[in-house]
Amino acid sequence: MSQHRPGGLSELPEATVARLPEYLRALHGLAEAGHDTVSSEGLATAAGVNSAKLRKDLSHLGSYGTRGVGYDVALLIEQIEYVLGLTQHRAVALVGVGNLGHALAGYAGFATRGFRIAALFDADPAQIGEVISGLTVHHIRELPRIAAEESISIGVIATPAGAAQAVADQLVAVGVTGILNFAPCVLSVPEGVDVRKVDLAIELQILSFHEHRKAAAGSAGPTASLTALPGGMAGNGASGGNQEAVGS
Amino acid sequence: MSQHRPGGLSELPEATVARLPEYLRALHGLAEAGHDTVSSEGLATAAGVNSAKLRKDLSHLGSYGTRGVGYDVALLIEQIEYVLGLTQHRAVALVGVGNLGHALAGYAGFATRGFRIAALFDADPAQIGEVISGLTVHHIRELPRIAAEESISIGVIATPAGAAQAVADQLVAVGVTGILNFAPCVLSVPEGVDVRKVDLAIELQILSFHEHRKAAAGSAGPTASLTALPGGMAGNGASGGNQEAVGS
DNA sequence: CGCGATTTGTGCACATCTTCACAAGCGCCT
DNA sequence: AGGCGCTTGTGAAGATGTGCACAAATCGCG
Repeated sequence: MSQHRPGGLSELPEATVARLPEYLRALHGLAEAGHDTVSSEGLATAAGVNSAKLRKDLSHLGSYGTRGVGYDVALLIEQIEYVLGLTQHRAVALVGVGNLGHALAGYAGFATRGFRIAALFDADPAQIGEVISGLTVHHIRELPRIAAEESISIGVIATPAGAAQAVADQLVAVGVTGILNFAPCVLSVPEGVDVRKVDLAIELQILSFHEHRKAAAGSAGPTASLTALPGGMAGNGASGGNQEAVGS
Repeated sequence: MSQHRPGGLSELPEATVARLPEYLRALHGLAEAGHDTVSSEGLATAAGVNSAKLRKDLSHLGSYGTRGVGYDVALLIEQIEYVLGLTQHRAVALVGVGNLGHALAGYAGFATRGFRIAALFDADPAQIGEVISGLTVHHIRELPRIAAEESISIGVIATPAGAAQAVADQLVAVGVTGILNFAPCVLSVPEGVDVRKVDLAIELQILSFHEHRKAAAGSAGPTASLTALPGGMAGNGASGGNQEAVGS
């Protein structure tokens, strides 16, 4: 009797949205393994989360589980794919075909999840015309024309930091409202445009912090050469990461 | 009078830790631009966050700001680098030199932030011996020997999902306690080992959700072909992303 | 048909994170 | 020296996220 208005996309907690793709991946795995239904416990384990959290997440989308049985795998896949907007396949523009751009262009994981890289762009004349994974690299100048042909809603920026803002501006200008930014810099975009950032070096630095913390907790004498830092630390061995171990 | 025990690495909020690398990048930029000091407002803008949040974050490390003036850029860089454990340069093992592994091996951003890729590994005999960005690809079998020579504390997994768990086990076996996982799967590791996951497809799916949400909020008639979903949506145009526009 | 085993969905308490608003501290100018 | 303007550091309130524990619902079986 809650009448929770499932399908109200605006009221999904951001944290839940961030986990849905993970559930989706786990569900595809279970489907391939021949499971028709799965319990919250089983799916939670496969996705690496707590079962209570999973149930709460699914309940937000007006869930389709059956008490005493579990969730229908195929139905749940449909539901999540609908909510994530994966039922209409999205065209992606990838700008910057350097080291990382090459890898992204060839990354199979995009296609298998409903994303189609519609075009590659770069500003370096030496790269123009090159064919990567079956796609030709166009000059960024051609973005407006190609964006009009294909219906591009998402842009991926894999350029050096110095070029990223200009690229973002051009993407926004042709109507892109979602940007995935691999360049290590802050992008300024108009309201209504979403930017997600992935910085590989940042992830390593976070790991480094935890290494440092663990080392400091273990041996009471910091051998680091830095000066100031008063070294009073609690010998607390908490694990702390953002992802926990999961028993298979 | 708070005697907050700065330097107590264990009591830094995780959310703060995740932002420190971003501050660090912004600070390096400011230092190069010739700034000796910076206000919380200025640094916050450069890092793409709220100034109050930034001040609270910095206060957690027993901050070194001066009221009425701001923060000493060089000192703050030293502080953050110390806390993140970047003062001792860390050796990283990269496993999997496929598409993505190649890109990571050549990514300049690692070296510039104190990380050294100490060795490349793969299981594919065809790849062994290849030289990528000055590093030779070794067979994963040699991991124990090389890990003993270099002092490797962090492992990066860029293999297909099927191989990732086995690689993780081997990394853990040679004493690695921090893992950055690019494979789209959940890793099971013993307590005390930190795993961070980066899944490029997940980021796109989150963007896709926001695209879907924005589209649904705009036009009241969902053209999607999926059946069930009751379509009562609130016409709320909130922006919602995880990163906001920043006026330069 | 009724009962017990099982599993979902959720109210509630707790933890963490964010934001506001302002007192305390600092430097500069007179 | 004293006052003024600026900026930090932080208490408190609000928002968001998490996890427990249990009632409600469903299935299978006797």
